[in-house]
Amino acid sequence: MLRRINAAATLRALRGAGEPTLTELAGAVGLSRPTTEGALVELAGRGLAEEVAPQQGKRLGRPARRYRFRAEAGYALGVEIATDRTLLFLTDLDGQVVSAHREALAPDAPARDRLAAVRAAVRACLAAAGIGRKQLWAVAAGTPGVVDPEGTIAYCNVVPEWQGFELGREMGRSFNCPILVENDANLAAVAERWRGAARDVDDVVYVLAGSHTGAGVLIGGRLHRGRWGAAGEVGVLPVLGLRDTAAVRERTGLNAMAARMAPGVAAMVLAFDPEMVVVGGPLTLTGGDLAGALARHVPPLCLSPTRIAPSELGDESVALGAVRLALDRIETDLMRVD
Amino acid sequence: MLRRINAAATLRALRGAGEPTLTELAGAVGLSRPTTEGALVELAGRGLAEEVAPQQGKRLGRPARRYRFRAEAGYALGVEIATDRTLLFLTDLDGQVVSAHREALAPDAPARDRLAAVRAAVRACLAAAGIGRKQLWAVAAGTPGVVDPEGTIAYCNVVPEWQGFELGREMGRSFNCPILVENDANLAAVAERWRGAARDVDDVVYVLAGSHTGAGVLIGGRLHRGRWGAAGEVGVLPVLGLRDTAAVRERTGLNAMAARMAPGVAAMVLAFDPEMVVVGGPLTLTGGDLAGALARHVPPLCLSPTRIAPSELGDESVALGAVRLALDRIETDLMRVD
DNA sequence: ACCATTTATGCAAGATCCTTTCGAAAGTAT
DNA sequence: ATACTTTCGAAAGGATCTTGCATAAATGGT
Repeated sequence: MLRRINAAATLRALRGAGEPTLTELAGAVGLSRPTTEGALVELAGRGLAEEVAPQQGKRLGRPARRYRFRAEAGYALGVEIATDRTLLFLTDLDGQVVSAHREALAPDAPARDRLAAVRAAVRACLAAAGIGRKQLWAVAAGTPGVVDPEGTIAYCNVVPEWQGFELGREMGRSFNCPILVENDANLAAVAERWRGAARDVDDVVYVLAGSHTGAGVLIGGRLHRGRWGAAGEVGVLPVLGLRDTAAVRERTGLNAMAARMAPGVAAMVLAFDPEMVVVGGPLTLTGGDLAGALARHVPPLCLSPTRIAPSELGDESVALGAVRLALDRIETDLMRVD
Repeated sequence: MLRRINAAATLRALRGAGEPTLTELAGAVGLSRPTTEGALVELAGRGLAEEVAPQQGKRLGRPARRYRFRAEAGYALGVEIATDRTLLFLTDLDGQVVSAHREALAPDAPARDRLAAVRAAVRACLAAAGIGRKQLWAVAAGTPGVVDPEGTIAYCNVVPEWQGFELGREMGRSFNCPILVENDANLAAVAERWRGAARDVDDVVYVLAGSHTGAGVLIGGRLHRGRWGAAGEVGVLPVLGLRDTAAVRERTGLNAMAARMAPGVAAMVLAFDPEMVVVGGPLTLTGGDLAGALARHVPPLCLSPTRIAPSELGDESVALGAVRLALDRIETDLMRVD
């Protein structure tokens, strides 16, 4: 049982370093060399670590054995199921994308047909990379609407067919690994923190500007879902100006829309007091600087100097966030010691 | 180092049980009896555990030695510094109140004078219980206004004298233990979860109805302060009806005030999606069922079936929350194993 | 080409800590 | 008073981590 702790600590250090020497690794973990070696043997047995050829360095002394994390030991799949299309990313354990797939989806098709299209896309994505289902260690899916803890779409106004659909359960039948289902704005927030505009920021609100405007929230670096998975839906209050945002834009233009949205965004900023707000979603993809406009209209309504910045991941943020969610699940499973 | 883990695990089990037998304790921790005994010796050396007389039970066999957690090994002090009065609770490590103290405060006095009055109250509270400063393991203070992470009052509109005061640093000079400073609504939320209306609820919004209305937020059982300590201040937005609540009540009555407040409370419910909302603060102490009125006006504006209930701790919630915060700090310090 | 130097390896001895085991002790029931 | 039950205390045994040291494999100078 102490071995487990050591193995987990060694794994963590191994992932942090590139291709460390055994001695380097032992120093980083804080254990003795023989103990670290024992942990590495165990990790190698689980396929997570591997010895690599010594570097051809000009350094003095006997060449050190080097080890590396086997990122190809398993794969994570992230799926965005948007209104009118699906986007998939397949990555290794280091988050390196090995395959991507994009496919159109009929918004008004029955839920079963939409699911069938997603399943076909998954097959294509796996086949393109030559990865089998058994190599998948976790799958996450993002979708509009309120997702309850069991992965059922509790509420969804943009895709009426979708409401009440047991997405988590249905997708679970295709895979033999953990399946996670999450709201799209939540995943976008996760993605922007991972490799987008909110890198290294722990408290983030992601504003997803679409036909209606929702939000995803990260607190202390962790997703905040709320008791019923409905966190961030201040847009439900008509006075806050987050409803029918797309329609408003067509009539009045971007700046007026931003002014109308400002109270809604400010309400979230005041409620959460995040370090930054990331603005993304369909309405930001068709040109115009919505983040800049909000950066003018929102701060006067707030107390704290919250930064407001545009998304850096565009229409890939939800699928990337799904990948990150799956990877997080894999990592907690790997690091667990009971 | 494994000993530390064992000692921490044993301490946790000892606190959970009442006066357990050595065998019971070993079973609960999952360690062998000799190991558990060794951990207990270490805990006894630190003053945290103690052997007690065997029970006079009619049970068969040799009487078992019993141990108990020494709650009197240290004490926690919680201080509410409200606008016009200060309230202190001194408790042992189990949270049992051993001394309480209440004293009036001049709202318009200079900050230094207010601090001096608090210091005098602390002296009186400690003297009444016969506890020395060295026995204090943590102190927490609650105050209106936005408190920054260093314990400075960043913003406070109800006590203008207070703004900019380095409360944490000033109080630190009186004590030789960790000092925590926190917003009053945040502490009230903590208290209601500890021994009030939100027992065992992990996601709570506490609405503090006063001259203005603020809120404290618990997410996953932990306090959510926000990046600048200003979380929960949606009342800043005029459209949400949380400003000048006390004045509105005088003019229009409780029910109309509740109707006016409803959008503000709903905004927080929609933002956080908490399991329940606890309603407290000065406006709830003078009669009238504000929580009931809000329970009629807020849910129609929301998505989730969030419960709305009145505070059970009345005007003691802030000071009790301060005690709980101090105890939490003590516990994390005790359980830390590096 | 050979030897000193440097650095890492691999094995063995030593130390620590946890668990198992077993006889003795201290009560209750008959 | 004797039998039974349960716990205690100490000693033996096992697992794992650390330390220490001789050996191996490279570089660099003579």
